[in-house]
Amino acid sequence: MLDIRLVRDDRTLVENGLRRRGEDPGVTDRLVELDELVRRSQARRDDLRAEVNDLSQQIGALHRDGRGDEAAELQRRSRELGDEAKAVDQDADAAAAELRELLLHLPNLPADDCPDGESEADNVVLRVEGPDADGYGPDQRVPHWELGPELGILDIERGAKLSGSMFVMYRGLGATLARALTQLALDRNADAFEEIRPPTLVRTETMVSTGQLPKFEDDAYHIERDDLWAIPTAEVPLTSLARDEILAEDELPVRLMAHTSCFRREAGSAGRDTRGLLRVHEFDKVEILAYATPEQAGAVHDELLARAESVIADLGLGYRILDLCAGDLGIASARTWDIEVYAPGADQWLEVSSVSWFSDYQARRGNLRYRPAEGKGTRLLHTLNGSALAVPRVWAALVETGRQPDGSIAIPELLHPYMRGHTHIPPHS
RNA sequence: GGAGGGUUGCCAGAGCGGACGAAUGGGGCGGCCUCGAAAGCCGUUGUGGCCUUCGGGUCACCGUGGGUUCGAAUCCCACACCCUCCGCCA
Repeated sequence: MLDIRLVRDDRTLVENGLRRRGEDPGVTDRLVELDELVRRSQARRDDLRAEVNDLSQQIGALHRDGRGDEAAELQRRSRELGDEAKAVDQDADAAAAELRELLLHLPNLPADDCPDGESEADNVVLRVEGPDADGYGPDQRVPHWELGPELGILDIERGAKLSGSMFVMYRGLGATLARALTQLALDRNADAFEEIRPPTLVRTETMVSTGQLPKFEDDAYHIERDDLWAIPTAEVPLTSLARDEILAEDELPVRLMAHTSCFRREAGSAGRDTRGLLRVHEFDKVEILAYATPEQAGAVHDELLARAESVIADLGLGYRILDLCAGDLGIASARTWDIEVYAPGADQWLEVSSVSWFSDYQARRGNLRYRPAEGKGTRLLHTLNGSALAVPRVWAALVETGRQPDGSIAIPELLHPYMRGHTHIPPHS
């Protein structure tokens, strides 16, 4: 959420930011108007309440002096003022609610160094690592949705039978590989990140803090009977850990990681790049996340990217790093770097990690603060996060990339300890 | 799912209609004392909004949301969460 005071004090800055994102900067008119209305009504209400408080104290004093019968006139005036205050308060509440609703739908402002651009096509490729798209042999050109079922490691049909399309089932060494990937990601970040195993079903407020609600309600699974939401990413519970809390500066940055299932309805995306594991409703992911001071945020952002990137590199996959343009940023993000792996069989670049800096946008929504070591008061935290490893797409790229001339799949060495000694997935017999 | 008890400041805990933003104790911070420390003594110690001539003023917050009242931490209603017991259960 943007700071309404920023809109008030530096409207041009806000409008320029919104324009860069392709949002209508015209909303600031209404924001400023509502802000003034809210403050005017609240000031009036507070004045009235001050008078009521004063009169009530006078009445109290009269009662103590045993002159309670002289209080009638004061009570009448106080009641009048109280009624008026109540009416004014309703106006203030209505305006404040509308203001908040508008602010909740408004995205974060892009960072100054976030590249300009309108859409995905304008994202900047920072670098490409490993073989490029032409550097793969014919054995590696079989898409995972073909070789997975063939090798008995991916059961798309059974997944659909159980839960519908875009739900998949891994089996045998395919399931082991999925588990190995999450273990690997957790273990290699355990040097600095506290491992969390959070709930995957959360309250509405929890989804609001990170930005999934209210704007993207259709993208999430909602359990109506209990009014709980299935998390689309561990970012949701991990960010909300510190909701309404005040951390000490000397404990920052706080680094957390979690392996969870992630649930996404993917409304509207049916039929489009949804084959196999390209896009699924439920998947496993290890998320790394940090709370930082504004001063620390830049270095932490670099660190998260380095960590997310190094797993992919060490797995021997070809990948590239994108700097998302302002128009392609997620609602809460000020700057995002994407890691995309190349899947030679599917012949596609697949987004496997989005490493984002949210400035104080999420912190303001969820009231995440810290107490500076120097000076007084509190400041909003900065939040950052990225996928350390998202299973399905990495799994797909690995299987396609690792395919050998005999049809077996070579498992990268660093996964061997997690694969009960298997170095290959045997070929179809 | 059923019955009962609870939720107050950093912590413990009092307050149950008016002088309560909140006793008291502990903790923290500053000071006195000391070579230094302990003990003791003194002072101080929440968050947020709005206004400000930057001195301050004012409002709100005692789980959350409503209500009663001139006035609510205190009374009423609903909900959430926690604890205990019963039931059920990995």
